Amino acid sequence: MNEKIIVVCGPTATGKTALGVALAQALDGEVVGADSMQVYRGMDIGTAKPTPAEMAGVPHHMIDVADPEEDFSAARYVDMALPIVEDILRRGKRPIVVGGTGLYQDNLLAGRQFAAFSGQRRRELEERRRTEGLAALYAELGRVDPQRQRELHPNDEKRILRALEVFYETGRTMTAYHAFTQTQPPRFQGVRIGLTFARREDLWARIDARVDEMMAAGLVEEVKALLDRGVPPGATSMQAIGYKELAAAIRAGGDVAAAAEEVKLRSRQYAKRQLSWFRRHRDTRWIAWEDRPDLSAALQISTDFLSQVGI
RNA sequence: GCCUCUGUAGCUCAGUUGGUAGAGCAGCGGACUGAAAAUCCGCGUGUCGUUGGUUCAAUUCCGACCGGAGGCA
Repeated sequence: MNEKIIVVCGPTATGKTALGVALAQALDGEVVGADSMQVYRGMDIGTAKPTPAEMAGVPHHMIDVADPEEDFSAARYVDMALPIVEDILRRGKRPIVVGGTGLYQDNLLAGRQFAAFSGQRRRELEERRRTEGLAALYAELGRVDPQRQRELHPNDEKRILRALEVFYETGRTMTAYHAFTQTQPPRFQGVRIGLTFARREDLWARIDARVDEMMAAGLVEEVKALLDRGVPPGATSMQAIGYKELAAAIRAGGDVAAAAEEVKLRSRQYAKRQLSWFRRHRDTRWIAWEDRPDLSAALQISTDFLSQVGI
């Protein structure tokens, strides 16, 4: 066990999709998406979801597996994707994990499930956060799980609530849960190939150009279609960059072109966060574009690297 | 041409009764164990338009010049 799994990672708009397909073709593989927004049906243009032509006959998994009204999550991702990866291996094919969502990738490779609860407790905690304030909940966490409290900043609302939720649902602390998962050996060994640009301004230019392309391809119509079918503003899918900004502009009857500029800004900031995440894996084989992505060069570098590590 | 206002961080601006300056946004870095395209944290990056003068000391006061805005002609 503990097979090596190829992962193509990197910030947005660096060519992950194309390299994933090329590797799958070269290695008799199938692509397993690791993207928190490409899972939603009907969100194609703004998530840069691979088109049938771009897939080029290579099977793709974990794309279009949820409706935009549903709340997808890292937990559901691992639950669905882990059996898919194991099935691909069983069939003698090579799974290639491709995407920009580091949390999904890492937990898939670890084979780590998340504790899943009803949501009732979460709603109670959110209500208490409104009435009692976050500081009170932070203090409460200090009594229940002091280790976890020390790890979290007093403003880190999501994680404070989550830590309390885990404790009240299970009677065990998040600290204990972490300690347990760390004793579990990783399910797979990740072999990571990272795509990026050598210069930050080139990455920005690529992002800007792609947002322009999305607008030209009809992103506004795609967002309108989601609004028309009643996807609520609070849905997880509507947190997606490109969708939340345009939806707000459309609802306000406002300036869609200005919203597109906002999308470019948020995408650049997102790319920086992705880099911050992916840089944690020090054994990643990075390919840094000097100017524009070069697929054939990337494929050559990747296959050389993979043969070095025994793939 | 004259008059008034104005020039401080990448942008929008505050400020120093003379002791070389700080906010927001942008940017950079980091974190991340059911929302992760989410969320959270840290960091000021500067010929204070230029050039003379006054002064122990000028971004600050005075002059000239350059740029911008407005007004009168």
